[in-house]
Amino acid sequence: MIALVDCNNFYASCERIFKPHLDKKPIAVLSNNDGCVIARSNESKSLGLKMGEPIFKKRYLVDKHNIHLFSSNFALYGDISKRVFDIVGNNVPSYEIYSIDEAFLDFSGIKDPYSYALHIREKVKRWTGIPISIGISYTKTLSKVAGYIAKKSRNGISYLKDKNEINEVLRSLPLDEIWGIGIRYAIRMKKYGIHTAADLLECDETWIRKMMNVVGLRMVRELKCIPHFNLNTNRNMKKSICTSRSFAIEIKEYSRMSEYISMFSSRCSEKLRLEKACARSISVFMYTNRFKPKVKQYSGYFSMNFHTATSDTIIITKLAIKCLKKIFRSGYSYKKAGIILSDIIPKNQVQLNLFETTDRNKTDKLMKTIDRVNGNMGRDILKLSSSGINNKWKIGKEKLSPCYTTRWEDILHIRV
DNA sequence: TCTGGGGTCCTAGGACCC
DNA sequence: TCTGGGGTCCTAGGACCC
Repeated sequence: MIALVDCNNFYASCERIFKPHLDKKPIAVLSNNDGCVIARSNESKSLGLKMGEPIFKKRYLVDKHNIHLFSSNFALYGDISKRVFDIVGNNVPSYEIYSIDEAFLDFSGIKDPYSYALHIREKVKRWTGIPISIGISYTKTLSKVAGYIAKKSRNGISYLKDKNEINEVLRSLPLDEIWGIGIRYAIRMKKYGIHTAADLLECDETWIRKMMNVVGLRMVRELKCIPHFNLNTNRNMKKSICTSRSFAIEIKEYSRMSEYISMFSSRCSEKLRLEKACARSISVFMYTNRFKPKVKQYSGYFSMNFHTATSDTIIITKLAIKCLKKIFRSGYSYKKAGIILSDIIPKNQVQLNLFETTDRNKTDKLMKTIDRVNGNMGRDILKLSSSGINNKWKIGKEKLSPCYTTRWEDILHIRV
């Protein structure tokens, strides 16, 4: 048996922990630049606020119902997530953290899965304030189905064990609620008269494979209780690491863009070092605002390889700037840019180059020092001058909540 | 006026090899 | 008049997830 733990309205719930007076009030969390809705409380959902919707289109709704808006505070959400899964993990033999708000638990050998899930749910709520729902069934895909049912249930738990019960659930499960069926597949399938999960199970497997390739086929078989996706309990090394941003104010000049690319490189290299890994290849991309079809559009993308896999900010930044020079065209207004590090390997498996001229031990120490100083004293206390001297990230976060759990100055004060 | 960020996997097709 | 068979590697693009 596999259990799926899913934090309800996660980002919204995180904000609510520290603002209990917003209980039962509609709230929503916005993406960077306070652009799109990326999380909603149940109250906001029932008011018709959609996921991913640009908030400026819904101003009237926000004003009319006094929806409380928050800028995204990932330091807070990341920390709360860790606390939730520490608790959850302590209650099962093994588990896989699937995303910031979801984990699959190994529930094999648990005598009464339903009561046990209830117990975990109450503990998490009491210790962190985060409401979770838990779906339990035979495969990962079915546990996602159970999770969907759990969210609608009274006590947040669903245990799908009986085959007849599963079939009944699948008969009323809309296609696009299935894990692995997105908007494209759903539209394509509906053309063939397939509207529910049960419809899908009646299709010929060769046909399924042709339509949705092998991943889709595995998913369908999982719905038939045949496991194909194992619990992945050891955290794999990332295969690519990306740092990208949309700009609140579009960028025209090369000099500004190169400062941003340099900043992205620093941030991305830090993430890479945190993974204890090195990258062999880097890509830089940038594009104009696709929502303004009347202005000249352009998008550029360019990749290069390092002589030797590296996590050195200086080397990475230099190559990023080289890539940038290949794709930058003046005369355009750029809305978004970013860098991707890929071909990632563990640091201790780097194949050294016979003609290496840099002293890796020395630069290693330098990077460690930079990371330690910035870790203790604040981001970008030490940085490359190529990322600009007076630059603040031009990212709108007007409604940012404090980092209650990760920054000393932001800890709540209580007067007794 | 205003539209996010960060990932994964698979496949077809081109280029190449003998 | 007639033009094989078997393989690898890489990349772009398409799908998905949260």
